[in-house]
Amino acid sequence: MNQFGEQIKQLREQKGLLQRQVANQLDMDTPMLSKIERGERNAKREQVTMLSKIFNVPEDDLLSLWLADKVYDMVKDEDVALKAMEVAEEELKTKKRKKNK
Amino acid sequence: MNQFGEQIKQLREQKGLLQRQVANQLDMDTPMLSKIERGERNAKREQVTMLSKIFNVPEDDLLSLWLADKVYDMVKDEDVALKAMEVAEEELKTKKRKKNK
DNA sequence: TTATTTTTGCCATTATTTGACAAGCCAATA
DNA sequence: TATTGGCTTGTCAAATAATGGCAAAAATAA
Repeated sequence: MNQFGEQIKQLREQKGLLQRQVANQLDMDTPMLSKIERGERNAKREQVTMLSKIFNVPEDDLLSLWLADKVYDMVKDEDVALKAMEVAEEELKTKKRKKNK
Repeated sequence: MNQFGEQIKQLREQKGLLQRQVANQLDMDTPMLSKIERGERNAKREQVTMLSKIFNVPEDDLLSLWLADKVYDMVKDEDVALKAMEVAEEELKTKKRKKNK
């Protein structure tokens, strides 16, 4: 289970929709959506956008969870995970500053 | 350029080593090492370990930079990058807490 | 039970990564 | 200026990983 999957499953149930219905709108089959909900597969970037529209929630909210899961997956097995994330954040802030020069 | 590449290039020059010599120990050719130094290719996990031995520096230091670069690459194009990293950090701290139960 | 929904497992196809090589560039120096 | 040594660039085939789709099992509801 990951945060993104849990969230879209919850949203889907909240709206009383079946996997079949949501999967249809995303142009995929139910097994695929099932896997995404359980974090066995990753949604693609555009599918996150579509899901935010389907459920009528801010795209950034879903995007944050989706990205966070991918990051988490990448670092979870390393002892230096937290330190690495801090380094990455620093780099991010630095480059961002340049961008908005 | 990325942080890991810059660091190992600097270490290599500090020790007065040629790409050829370091590449040899890593069992790769110089073009490959050149690309890693310039951030065009990623080193593999085990190669980070070997580099820390070759240069006699703490493995965690290199690992942090190496991981941070990968994370940065993954998030750099998204507006929600920072928020996503915060979410991932939270998740990390939570799961870690469970691990050390 | 029967019907419906969700999950699991597998496989072919596609995309990405990797390692290797040849050739190019640049600086030092003979 | 010709040569040498170190580094970089570009390309490509092979290996590896990601993706999409289907069939069938499992779970849930009627």
